[in-house]
Amino acid sequence: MNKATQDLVNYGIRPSVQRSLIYGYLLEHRTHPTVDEIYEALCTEIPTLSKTTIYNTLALFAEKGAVLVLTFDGKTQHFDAYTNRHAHFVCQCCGKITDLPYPNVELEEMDEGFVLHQTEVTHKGICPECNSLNNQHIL
Amino acid sequence: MNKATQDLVNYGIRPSVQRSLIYGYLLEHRTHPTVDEIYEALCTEIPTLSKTTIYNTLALFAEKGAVLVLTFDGKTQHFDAYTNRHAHFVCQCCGKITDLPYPNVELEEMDEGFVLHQTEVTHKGICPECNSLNNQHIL
DNA sequence: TTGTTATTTGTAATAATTACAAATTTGAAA
DNA sequence: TTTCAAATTTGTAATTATTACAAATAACAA
Repeated sequence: MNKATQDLVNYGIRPSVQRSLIYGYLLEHRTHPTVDEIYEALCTEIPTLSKTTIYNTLALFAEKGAVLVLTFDGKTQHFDAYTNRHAHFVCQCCGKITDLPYPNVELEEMDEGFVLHQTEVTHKGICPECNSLNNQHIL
Repeated sequence: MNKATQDLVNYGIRPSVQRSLIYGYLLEHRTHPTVDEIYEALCTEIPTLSKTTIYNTLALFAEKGAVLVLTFDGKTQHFDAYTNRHAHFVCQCCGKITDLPYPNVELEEMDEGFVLHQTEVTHKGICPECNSLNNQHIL
């Protein structure tokens, strides 16, 4: 049993061929892929693969806590199989999402009644690649 | 000249009737409205109002820095005319977005090449209303 | 008043996602 | 092994939010 399949079992998810491949793809590609990217990557391996399956599968993963759903651009869902707490850097130029260490956050007092589950930290700016391309352009 | 109109001028935005009303609505409704909510609220006042106008207008506002665009649910854009730095609390039950004070964030060192523009802090959990409803239900 | 530009509007297109039912696969029990 | 029920996958159609685009309207300066 490979790591992807074992992980799914640990999350209480029955591992079908499709589920293991999708989860395995996320484990190997830490670029926060979209449904389309996963589909394009796997449709040769599973020629009958349907996008609906990917949507269903990722919704199940998210429900079971196996993946995080990230929607920074407000259009497309990105998926992250690395569920340890971390921050994200979103490039405002190319849209790429990079994992960064989670900073120390000193919470302000919060109104009674709020039940806090998690605090997400998202950095926005220009990534090194876009930055260097941009500098070359200026020179 | 009312506050909404004055603000727009300060942001370098030419204040049309539609623009002033849309911005005024955002100033008065600090609930992070969506395009649909703005449309429903203003279409009696401006019977010819078009959603396209609202989209155009809000895109212009965002470009000029007059509003923030928030897309926590990955589906619908929410707009915030309060542009001072603050954190958000998103209720995982009802979806409501609440403004909260910005916490102190001690940034980790970041790779050379990253240009950081801003760091967004988003709390997720259950809001006081949903929390109390839920408790009543349990009792 | 006229002509030019900016703004608004309505319609049609696009993109991502979801609903749903049929088809297929799986796994347990006989 | 066969059978049956449940789970899973699939394809199509519908939905939702958003954008593209061109025509209509409004604003504004000469």
